[in-house]
Amino acid sequence: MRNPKPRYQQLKDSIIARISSGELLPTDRVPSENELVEEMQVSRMTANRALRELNDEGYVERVAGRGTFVSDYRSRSHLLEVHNIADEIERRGNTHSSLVLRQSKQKARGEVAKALHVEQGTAVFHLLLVHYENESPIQLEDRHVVASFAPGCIDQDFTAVTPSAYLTGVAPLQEAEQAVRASIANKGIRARLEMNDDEAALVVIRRTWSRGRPVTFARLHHPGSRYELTGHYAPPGTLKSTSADVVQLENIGQ
Amino acid sequence: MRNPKPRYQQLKDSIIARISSGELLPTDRVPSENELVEEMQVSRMTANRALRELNDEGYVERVAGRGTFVSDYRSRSHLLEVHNIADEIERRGNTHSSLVLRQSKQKARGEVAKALHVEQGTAVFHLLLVHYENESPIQLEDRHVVASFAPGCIDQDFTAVTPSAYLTGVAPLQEAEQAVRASIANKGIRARLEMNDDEAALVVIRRTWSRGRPVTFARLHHPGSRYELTGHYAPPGTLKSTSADVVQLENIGQ
DNA sequence: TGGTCTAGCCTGTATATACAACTTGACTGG
DNA sequence: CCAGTCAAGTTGTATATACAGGCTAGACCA
Repeated sequence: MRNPKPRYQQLKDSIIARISSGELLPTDRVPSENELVEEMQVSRMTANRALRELNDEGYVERVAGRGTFVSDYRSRSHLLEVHNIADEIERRGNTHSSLVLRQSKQKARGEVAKALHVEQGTAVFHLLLVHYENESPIQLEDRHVVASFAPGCIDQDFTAVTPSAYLTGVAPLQEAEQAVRASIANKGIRARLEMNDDEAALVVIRRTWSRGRPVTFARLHHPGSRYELTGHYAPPGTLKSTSADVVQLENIGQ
Repeated sequence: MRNPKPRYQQLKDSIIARISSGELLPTDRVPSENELVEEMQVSRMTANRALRELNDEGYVERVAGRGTFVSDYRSRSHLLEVHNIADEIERRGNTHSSLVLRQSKQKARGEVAKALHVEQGTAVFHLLLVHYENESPIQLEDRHVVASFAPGCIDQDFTAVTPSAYLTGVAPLQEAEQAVRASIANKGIRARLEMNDDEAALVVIRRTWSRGRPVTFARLHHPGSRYELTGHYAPPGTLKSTSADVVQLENIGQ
């Protein structure tokens, strides 16, 4: 990094910084190419390249004739494929419902505090709910949320809006980390998911960040006989024949 | 598609076509910007945009002063994160070894023929091997390969080069599809993987394409207590603090 | 009031030009 | 023969300019 970064990259960085800091919020208007030309003393082609690449990378969305706008993270398909169990179920043409088992405020302890990078005793919300696909339990969601990110979490009706969708609204998703495991779930979980004793569980453990800090930590149990994660990976530009035997689904989200 | 595609996109398409058809092979030189200017009657900036985007998308690699070259798929990190159990194990600092249980030529039947989109009776290779991480079995690989894609498959020493790595060499990976499931493996698989009777298996079922046709179909069983899939998703440009509790691994490959 | 039209802004693309930095191979002088 | 130099080709960036096409608010007219 001895040489200074190219001009267009500096432009991109400065706009990304404004978005990350919260100065520019989703759906906010980003300075137009001509405004950047004046403000930043660059040619329009340079401003165009910066904004075009930010568009390609999913940070902003551009509309000819209207302008450039900070992406609403709900639809940032390039950056992070947003995943929501309710959307996924509806995409399959089935109906989603959920049952809230717990929705409480707690102090972070042990594993949870460590995962969320907060001090022991910090306020977190604990959510426990079962998601159903056509009356059949498909996911047990055990989630902790840093309270300061989602003050209204305790009053939210999570049968109407899933925690994932709610969180996406209050805390722009920037980064996600997940692990997928197979295990034998304990008796309580098996009962909630109506699993046989000899049925394995597919467990997704997911942590997401917003503004550089962990926001939520979730353990998602699924019945192994009724749930699978599927992904389809194709080079950009390759238009897929949407064949019936391909389910496109990126299991990423909060 | 009423309006003609923009010129730079036509350029990209024509180069992608040359790559997909095999006219241009990995490491081959792609016409330089100035050559494209003459051949295609465009300005250099247009040729530059086409090649630059192909570079961003992972189709080609550009080296200032040397030229533009078709990507070696082994390192196409943008397009498809190439995954190889041996590399993964070595990245963890452990040693990989494998045991070949079967390496035979067969006629495709039933599920296999269907998955590989070939007629019943078409020649396929069947591979069955166990991968070890430090003497501990970590993956049972049960794979079928369309014979016409990999004629030398039967003579290959798969303890030296994993099937995944070998296939990546002979059939440029273009597209991948995978499903992840949790299940209780049968007794034979449990024995090979030294799993307890009450241990779940993480099963990855993967199909990959080259030149528009399915090449290989694999079922990969892993012991649930010793293996997990982990992924980390961050917006491009966000430089990660490589913290110890984050394992970066995209489980994609052939 | 209500519909239409247009001016002005925006993005999208294309071109010509310029200079910098890197790589390679050939040439040249010792 | 070797080492240094240089020229040619390549990518990378930056600018000025031009035109096409989408969108919108406000002017204008019926």
